[in-house]
Amino acid sequence: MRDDYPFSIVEDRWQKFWEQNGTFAARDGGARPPYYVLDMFPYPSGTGLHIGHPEGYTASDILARYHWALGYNVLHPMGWDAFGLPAEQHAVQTGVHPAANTERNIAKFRSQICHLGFAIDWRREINTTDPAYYRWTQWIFLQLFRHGLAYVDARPVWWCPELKTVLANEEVVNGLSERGNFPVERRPMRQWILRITAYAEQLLAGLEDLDWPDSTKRQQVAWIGRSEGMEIDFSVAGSREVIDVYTTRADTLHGVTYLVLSPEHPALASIVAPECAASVAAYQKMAAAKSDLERTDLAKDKSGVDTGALAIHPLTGRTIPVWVSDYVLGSYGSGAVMAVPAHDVRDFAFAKKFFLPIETVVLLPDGAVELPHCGEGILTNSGDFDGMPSKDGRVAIGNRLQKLGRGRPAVNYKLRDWVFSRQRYWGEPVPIVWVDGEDFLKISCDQSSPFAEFLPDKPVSFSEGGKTSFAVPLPASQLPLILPPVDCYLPTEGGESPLARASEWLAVDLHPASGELRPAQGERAADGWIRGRRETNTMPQWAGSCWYHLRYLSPNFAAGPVDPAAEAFWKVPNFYIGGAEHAVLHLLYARFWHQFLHTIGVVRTKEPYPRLFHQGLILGEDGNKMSKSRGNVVNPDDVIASHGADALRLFEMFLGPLDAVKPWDMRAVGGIARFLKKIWRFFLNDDGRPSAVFVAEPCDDEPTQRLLHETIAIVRRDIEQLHFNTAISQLMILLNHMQRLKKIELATGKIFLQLLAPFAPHICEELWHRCGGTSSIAHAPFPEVDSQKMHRELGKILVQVNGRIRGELAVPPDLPSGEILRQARCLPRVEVHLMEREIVKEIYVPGKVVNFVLR
RNA sequence: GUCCGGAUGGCGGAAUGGUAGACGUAGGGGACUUAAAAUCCCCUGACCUUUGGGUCGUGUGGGUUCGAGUCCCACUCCGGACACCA
Repeated sequence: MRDDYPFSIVEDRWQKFWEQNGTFAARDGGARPPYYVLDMFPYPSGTGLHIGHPEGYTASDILARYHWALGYNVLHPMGWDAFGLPAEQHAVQTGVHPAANTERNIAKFRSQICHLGFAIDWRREINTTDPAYYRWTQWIFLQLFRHGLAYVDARPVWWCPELKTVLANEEVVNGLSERGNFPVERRPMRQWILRITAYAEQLLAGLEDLDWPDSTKRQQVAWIGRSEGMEIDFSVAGSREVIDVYTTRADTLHGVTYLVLSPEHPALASIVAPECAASVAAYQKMAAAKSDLERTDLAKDKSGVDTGALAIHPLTGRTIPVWVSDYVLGSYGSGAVMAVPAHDVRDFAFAKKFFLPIETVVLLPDGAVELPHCGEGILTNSGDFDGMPSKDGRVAIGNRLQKLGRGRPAVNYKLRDWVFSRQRYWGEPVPIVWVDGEDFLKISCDQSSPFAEFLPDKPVSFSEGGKTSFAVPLPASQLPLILPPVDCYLPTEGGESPLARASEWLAVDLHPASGELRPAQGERAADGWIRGRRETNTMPQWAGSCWYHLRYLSPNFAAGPVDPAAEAFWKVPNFYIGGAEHAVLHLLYARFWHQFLHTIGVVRTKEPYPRLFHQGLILGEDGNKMSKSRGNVVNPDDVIASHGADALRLFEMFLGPLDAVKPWDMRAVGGIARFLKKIWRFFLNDDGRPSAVFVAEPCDDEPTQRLLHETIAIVRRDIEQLHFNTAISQLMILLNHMQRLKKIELATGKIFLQLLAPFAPHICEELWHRCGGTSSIAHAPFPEVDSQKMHRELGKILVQVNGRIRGELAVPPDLPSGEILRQARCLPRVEVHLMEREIVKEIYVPGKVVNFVLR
């Protein structure tokens, strides 16, 4: 009775070996070319690793190990995106500082990841909640502030009464909070906002050269939402007010039968007719109270009221009514639209409901009328422009408006500025102190004050309750601004973050001349000091992940976010892998920060992630998404315990294409474990020494060598194309072949181990050493293809009659085509057909196929 | 609604326009065994068959081609993203 493969002993041994020997330590320099492979770092949740994590991590690990074997200097790091709501909610419930819980979760994640045997350089581990890390997150924020890209504004933001916090647009899904699905409402609040729209053009342009999934690029293009059109002025009869609308369809201008303003439009109050004032005010109030859900989903039936005002058409001089409706967004364009019901579905629906006139000005290309017709066509009822194709009309009418001074070309984006503050505890504190106007002058007039270090050209101020405060950035020497201890992790009643509870921290005295800060002392600041109140907002979880790819390059660098020398060497990840759920938010924010850091000279690259890949979801065995409530969750720890880490890694890669959504299959895991067991028994005798089938000198027959080199070629190609499932099946084919041999070269067996090692590193390392390997298999040069060995004496030619296979020929590659056709005609199953009917055409594709086309 | 992706045996999936179903699972049969497990070998898309083979077969219907799972057009279903952005 032979022992089965003792995977837990073997895996434990090599995990320790790699760690102790620094096998996968990346070096910041040297002759080997750099290869940087990055995983989206995890949020260390309390529930531990789920089965999806090892999928992406194994893929990146295969690439890391493959490149080590190709002679690269590989950087494959890991870290923790550890700020965030769950740790804070835990703190609210238990009163324990979120750092303690976070640390425990990280320890669990680290241990679980280590048990998968990844070639990670753990000396570079980073943690976004570590003050040594968030010091530089704060520093980058201050740079954004310094360059006018961070500002404050009281604006209606999404307020979630349940979470007691403000949410960003993208955290609100269908009027519910993304986390927890709680209802949200609009509430004006002072917010820090990043001017990402200043980078809209760059963010769009930069996409072009990225090697990213098309769908992800498309999502970003759609999110940025650039459009070109015209701004057109409509004056209001009996008023000096001018309503400026944005349209991409200036060609339909003659079809405008009314204007619509958003309920938030600033001109409303001044233009509304007295008899309509009450109903407009009521409508505005109703719209303000509506949640996003109500304003979008339920608004399929459009609502609105007449303002009683009349606008004047800029070309025809006709007067048209002005309505207000919440189907017009206040935050896009100018918050007002010209309604062309004949050629816009929304305007059409609105006009039908409120019996507003509909005027056709674009005919279908064949002259027919269809309503609403939103595509291109021929202009009609458009005065001088009749008969023009709508595309040309767009330009012509645009030009006419410009000449009249009633319009100008305009570009609009769907992208909004990024609401960057959160009223939470467990995030990076915003390193800002608020002072009053008089005190602010003492700083802004003294360029030598340390507090002037990050002062923008235009001061950032905020007025509330008749009092204006000015934002003073902390000097870099005051970073990190560490989270103060608090007694309670709940936001204040007023919606301020728990930091507002840290009263001793909150009030500070600043010394403009020296740059010193100290807790406020006394009723008023002492001479030479300024009294200030600290900013209580913290940064969103996205902040830390906007630049972590840079921190791995020099995790301990103390003079900046990244050591310029390390940045020059590693640049950016050659390969970045993570879930498609980050297609827009993280990947857009990180590109924004990276582009900004490029602008200010911190990095020399313009884009952070030149090559991106999304691994697919792994579903439960029932084909549904894994969830506790369905009871179909597979725990990676259990799989490692029962089958080993190599089996888990191999299985997740064998399951199907890396980017596909695929269901788990426990029985197939058993199949992979069998594959490993077969390898073990093939390589070793009962005594644990190399099997007797191995011989030192060359002895392989031609088919064996051919299969070996075909396998080398396929595994290399498949790893490069991320087709890991087919690489593994090819290795199974090779093993099945080798098992049938009486004897085999030891070198062949070792090549097999090298080919498999990136996928199943533990067993390969063990067998490699038992077969005489002295240093790690990870650094043994990857096997090369010998194309001579793949050469065949005879080529196979398929023979078809009318496209159906009727036989095959084995011929020397240089045999003339005439001879091949002659032999093909003589094949018995071909001959039968040729006797009955005459040949119309003979096709010979060299080296592949012969086809006789019969009448 | 708009945009994108997909549909191949019982199941996961392979197939540079050239032998569809590699590899793995599951199933059937056999060997070994007192037995079971483990392991090894053979078979396994459907139908017909004189056992040589033949016909059909990659969601549906058309098309291009000597030849289509693969390319084109239309449709059905499934999945994903966006969703009043003027």
